[in-house]
Amino acid sequence: MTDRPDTPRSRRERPAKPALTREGIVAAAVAVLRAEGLRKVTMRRLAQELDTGPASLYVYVRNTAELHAAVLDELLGTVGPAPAEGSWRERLEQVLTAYTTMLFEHPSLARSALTARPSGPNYLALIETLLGLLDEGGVPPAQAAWGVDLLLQHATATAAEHSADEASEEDWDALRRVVRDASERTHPHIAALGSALLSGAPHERLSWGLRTLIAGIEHAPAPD
Amino acid sequence: MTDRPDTPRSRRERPAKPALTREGIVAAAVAVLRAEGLRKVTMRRLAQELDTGPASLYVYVRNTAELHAAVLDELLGTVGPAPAEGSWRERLEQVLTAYTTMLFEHPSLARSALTARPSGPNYLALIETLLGLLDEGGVPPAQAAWGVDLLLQHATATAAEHSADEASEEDWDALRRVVRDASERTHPHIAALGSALLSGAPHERLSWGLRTLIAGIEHAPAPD
DNA sequence: ACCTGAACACCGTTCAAGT
DNA sequence: ACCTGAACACCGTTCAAGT
Repeated sequence: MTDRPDTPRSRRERPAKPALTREGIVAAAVAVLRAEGLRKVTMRRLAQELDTGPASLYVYVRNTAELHAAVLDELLGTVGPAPAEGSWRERLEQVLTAYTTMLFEHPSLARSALTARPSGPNYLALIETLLGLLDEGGVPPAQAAWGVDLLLQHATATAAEHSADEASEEDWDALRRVVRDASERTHPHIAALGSALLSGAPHERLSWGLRTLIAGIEHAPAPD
Repeated sequence: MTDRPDTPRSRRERPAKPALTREGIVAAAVAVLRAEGLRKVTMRRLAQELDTGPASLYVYVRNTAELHAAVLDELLGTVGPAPAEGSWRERLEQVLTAYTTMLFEHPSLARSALTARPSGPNYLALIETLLGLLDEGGVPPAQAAWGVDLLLQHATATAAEHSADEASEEDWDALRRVVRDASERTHPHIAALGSALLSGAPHERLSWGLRTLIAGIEHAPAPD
């Protein structure tokens, strides 16, 4: 019998090829997201990262969309709970701002969040927090239920819009040009507003949008 | 010298290969969208449709995103102007509902509209209409300018969410399950609301959302 | 049961070369 | 100038076959 010297060569080549698990896959996905963006979070790339073939991942993940949803829930864990200080309105705005700030760093993830409804534990915790704050503000349950969706939709869509795919900067330029050149005769309101239409930094827009939404929810008609 | 008999065979095989123009490309794109959805509106597929190679399209269209934006503006032409009857609020809701209804038929287009700011003539006309209605309702210009974006964002995001990629139906099921099973202890507000959280047909949600947004814009703080 | 090599059916975009 | 063949560098997903 030999003593146990080094582990065999093949097991040392890479830093301990981890067993394939759902958690391992999601962790690798988060790492790739942080390093290179969601565009690179592909089945093939992850397989490469985990030293296997793409087919193997399908044992743990139904498809790419589900993978992206899992990544989102993971990052949702970093958003944290509501702050202790301030009015319910302020705290509501702060939680949603924290959520959006996280998504601003990964706008492509926001885009996928708009379509792939997450259902992970962190998402659930976020909804619970938001409902609690609306309840504290005396918003009737029916309005609160739909209001939460409206608030999250705005936050998510705002982050998604800032998906700075180089190209989209040109879209903005084009829109600015076209607004600037709008004829007073055919587009009087646009001409009158001019650059006010496109003014405001993203976080100002977000903040205004959230406050406007909250005001709306307070004054909202009850759902039919 | 020969007389000119039939056009040569190669020019009759297909029904008059149209000259390559931007309009022709966009028209083909709309046709493919209608027949098979945005997923098939690819450079390669369009090239095939137009009897050329994909590289040729890049003379007229910068990239796939720009192509999709052009398709959107094209479809925006079918939305039509504001109705003549009703209060400004009702007409505003009707215009936005017509916009959303169009996008509901092409949810993937809605998704792309969220990121690729359109700047075509039909989009501009829509903004002008919306600004006109808000002005009619006495909404101050600064609120109206940002409000229009909020309204369009909600309409667009609502359509995008219903991107019924088969898979996303499973997402909804998962979310419903998780909400139903939410513990009263850890998630009291979710447990209390239960299925109310996910109730409502899409058009009810849209309508409530729009009315809530309009109410919010009327009560909104002025932008900072 | 879990895993995978190989294949199928695609993509966007660029570029050198042609007309 | 306009157009394009061919290539580069990728994708997601399935399935038969292996352990």
